[in-house]
Formats: sequence, C-alpha cells, structure tokens
Amino acid sequence: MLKDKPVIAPHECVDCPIRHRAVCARCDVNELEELEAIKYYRSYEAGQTVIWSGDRMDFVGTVVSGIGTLTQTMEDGRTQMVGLLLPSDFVGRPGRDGSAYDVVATTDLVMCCFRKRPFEQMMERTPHLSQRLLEMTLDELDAAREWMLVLGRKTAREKIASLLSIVARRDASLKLGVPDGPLVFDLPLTREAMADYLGLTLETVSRQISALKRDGVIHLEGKRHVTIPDFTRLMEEAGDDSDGGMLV
Amino acid sequence: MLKDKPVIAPHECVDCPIRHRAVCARCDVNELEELEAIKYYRSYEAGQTVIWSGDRMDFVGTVVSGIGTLTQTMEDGRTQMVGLLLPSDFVGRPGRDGSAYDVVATTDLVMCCFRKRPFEQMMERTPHLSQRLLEMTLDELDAAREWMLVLGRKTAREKIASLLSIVARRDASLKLGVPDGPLVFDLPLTREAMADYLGLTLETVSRQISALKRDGVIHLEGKRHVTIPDFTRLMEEAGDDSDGGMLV
DNA sequence: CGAGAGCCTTGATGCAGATCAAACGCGCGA
DNA sequence: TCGCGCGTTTGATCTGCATCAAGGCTCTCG
Repeated sequence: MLKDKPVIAPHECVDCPIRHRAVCARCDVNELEELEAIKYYRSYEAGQTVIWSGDRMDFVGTVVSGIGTLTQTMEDGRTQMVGLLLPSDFVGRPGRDGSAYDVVATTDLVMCCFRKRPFEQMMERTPHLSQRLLEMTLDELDAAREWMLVLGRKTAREKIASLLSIVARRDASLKLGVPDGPLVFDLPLTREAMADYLGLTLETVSRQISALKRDGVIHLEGKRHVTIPDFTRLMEEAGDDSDGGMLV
Repeated sequence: MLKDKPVIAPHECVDCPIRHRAVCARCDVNELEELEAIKYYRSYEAGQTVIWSGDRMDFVGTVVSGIGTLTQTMEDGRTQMVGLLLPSDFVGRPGRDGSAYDVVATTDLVMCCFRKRPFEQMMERTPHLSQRLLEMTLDELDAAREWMLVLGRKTAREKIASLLSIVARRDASLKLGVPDGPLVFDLPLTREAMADYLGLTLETVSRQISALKRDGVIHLEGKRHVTIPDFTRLMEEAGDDSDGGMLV
C-alpha cells in the first residue's frame, strides 16, 4: 500500500491523528494532504475545560503539548479521573456525537484537531484508518482495565507506585531514550489530581509519597521533580509481577 | 449499501460478530455467507477458563448463552473482574495476538467463534466491519471508565446498587421488553464474583445486599432471584444522576 | 520586603469496610 | 434419610484510609 510513495518519518508526522507513541509508518502522502486540509490547532489554558461531558464534539485530535485529563463527576462533587492525556494521545470518538466525560486541561495544552465530519468520511474510504483507530482504542481499553485493578484491589502505597511507574514509562517513551540509569521526570499532576486518579484523598497521596521517599523508592526535588533510582523496585512496590519493560 | 439486498432481521443474525445488543442492520448477505465459512461453536463448562491472560487467541466471537467474566489477578491472589460477558457480547481483539485478561466461564457458556486470521482479512476488505468494531470497542471503553468511577469513588452500598442496575438493564434489553412494572431477573453471579467485580469482600457484598433488601430497594427469592420494585429508587441508591433510561 | 494565595505536609481522630470466626441452609450423593 | 460441602449470612473486632485541623513552603503581586 505504501509502494511508490515516499514514507513519512515519524518525526515529520507529529500531528497525525493515528500516530501512536510516535509510530506512524502507515501514513501515505495523499492521506496526509487530505488531513492537512481539515486540520487546525487549538490551545487551552491550565484549568480550562476543553469539553464538558455530554457536549457535542465536532473534532477529533491529538495532544501536541501539555497535560489533560478525562474526568467523571457525581452530582455531590465526587470526581474520578478516568484517563490521562499526554502528548501524542488521541482525543475523540469517531462515530459518536458527544463526549462521555469532561476533558480538562491540567497544564496549558495544545491540540492538533481535525474536523470530525470529514475525518469520518475519510475513515469510510480508508480502511486502515479505522483499523488503526480500533487498535488505539483497544490499547485504551487495556489501560482502563488495568487501572480497574489498581482502583479495586491495590493499597494506597501500591496505587501511588503504579501511577509513578506509568508516568515514568510514558515520559521515557516520549523521550525515545532507553534510560539505563535512574529515571528522572516531572510529575505533571497536583496531589489533588493524583488523588482523583487513584480514588484516594490528597492527604493520603501526600503521606504515601512521603513514605516512598523515606524508604528510598523515589527521590524528590521540590514537589514535582522525581527521580527513580531503581525502576524494578518501584514495580515491586506497585505490586506488578512482570517487569512490564520500557517497551510500551 | 444495503440496496437491492434482503436485509437480515436481527433475530436471524444471532451469531453475527458485529451484532451489538441485537442490532445488526448493516449485515448484508455476502458477508454473512463469508462469515459462515469461518464460523464454529465452542462450549465451556461452568468454572472453566476459556483463555488465560497472555495466551494466544486464534478466534474472535460472541457469547451465545451463559455468563463469562474477564478478570485480572495479582501474584498474591487478589483478583479484579474487569468485564462481564453476557449473551451478545463480543470477545476478542482483532489485530492483537494474545488475550490481556483471563476469560472465565461463570456458568456453562456457548460461544460462536470466527477464525481470527480470515476474520481480520475480511476487516481489511470491509470498512464497515472495522468501523462497527470500533464503535463496539468505544462502548466497552465507556463502560470500563464508568466502572472506574464505581471502583474509585462509590461506597459499598452504591457499588451493589450500580451492579444490580447494570445487570437489570442488560437483562431487560435482552428480553427486548420495555418493562413498565417491577424488573425481575436472576443474578448470574455468586457473592464472591460480585465482590471481585466491585473491589469488595464477599462478606461486605452479602451485608449490603441484606441492607438493600431490608430497606425495600430490592426483593430476593432464594439467593439469586431478584425483583426491583422501583428502578428509579435503585438508580438513586447507585448515586447516578441521570435516569440512564432502559435504552442501552 | 511583606501579605496573601495555592499547594503541600503532618498530626489527631473516626469510621467504612476488611478480617476472623461461627453457624445457617440447601442441594446432592450415599 | 442422613451427612457433607459449598455458598451465604451474621457477628465481633481490627485497620487503612478518610476526615478534620493546623501549619509550612513558595511564588506572585503590591
């Protein structure tokens, strides 16, 4: 299918909606040009709500920079974060009209958007587009279900370790580096946001982070800058058996 | 696309892999015949494991009868159910080799299977197949994320009410009836299975069911036969705002 | 430089649900 | 028919996390 056409290298294809973690070998030039025609950028300030649950969504897109969250809220104010949006993550529900959750910009956020209707029309003509989206959605489903285990069965300490290991992994894969030594990254969430992700209170989050620091599992400079001297140790703390690798 | 072809009524299409809750207007005869060629049935006994997490899966399929669960287990034995498989539910991960979770038959289970490789080849030729699968996967993702709210933020009583309302809804939609009066159905899960779904212990499940019974929210005959006199009341107990309807 | 606002940490106390333990009820096979 | 086993119920106690409360750190703005 790519025969006779120049292949676009991943880094030339930052905005591609079916890019996933910087892998996008399947794009060909025609599609990119077609996508270009329906593409635009939007930016949001920290704290701004990108879409309210139930609102009509007229675009799909990918996060270019910044951090966003998908959250659900009960009338009495209890909230649960159901997804974390990091650069390269896809946002949107092709074939669906409204959003199912609030999408909130946690930091300043830039999105590369594609008008939804023409995008869906492209999907009908381009089987590998919907297949790729299916794969991405299956990945999200796996992640959501893995998180169900975290929420349902893990202790507070294990929850924190699980979150740290996920963020560390995502951060490392974005840097495209295979870090041999300690992992270093900035935690993009407040204690409250972490609590909402983990089904805890912010006080418990704070206490458990202090405990992990005290026990040498992590080091902290300031409140955000994390270094993980031994990733295997962190995985053990998270209660994960397989090393999970840095592969994904 | 359906022009000039006889449309298959839902009830004639019980095994269709892209059937979803008995709606399958998009099938046309050619595809059904092609599917027929790669179709076979399998049955499993209660308690039998259909697929182990990580195992190679060489089919996709739909549940024809019986109840199954998707579960994840930690080395120390803690388990979390991440999905419930009721008749008409799709099982499988087109484009993926292995299963991400254990699939367990909770009751005797009959599946209508399709060989995976030819099915995937069909997907490449048939855009609406992968689009339909994408829609179904988005539905599963929504359900998983809704369950994250249940696991992370609801009390034990709310969790039980949430589970009952989901099973009641699914049961009603399978019967194709729009029940005006009280809902009556059989609970297809043991207390332990419910506990694994809800992130609780079986003792807590038992106590909360007793409490809901005592408060008149539900009635029980034996341990399994449930009647719900007032569905709205149950929804309130579940902490759900919108009535949610019987629509899905 | 000081005041205030956010965000975070830490301490004291309370409670929902886990854990440990015992007994019930029902179906089934001898 | 009895006795056994499995799933369930119920009680007593324990504990991890929530809740309530008080400061601390750091950045910004006057």
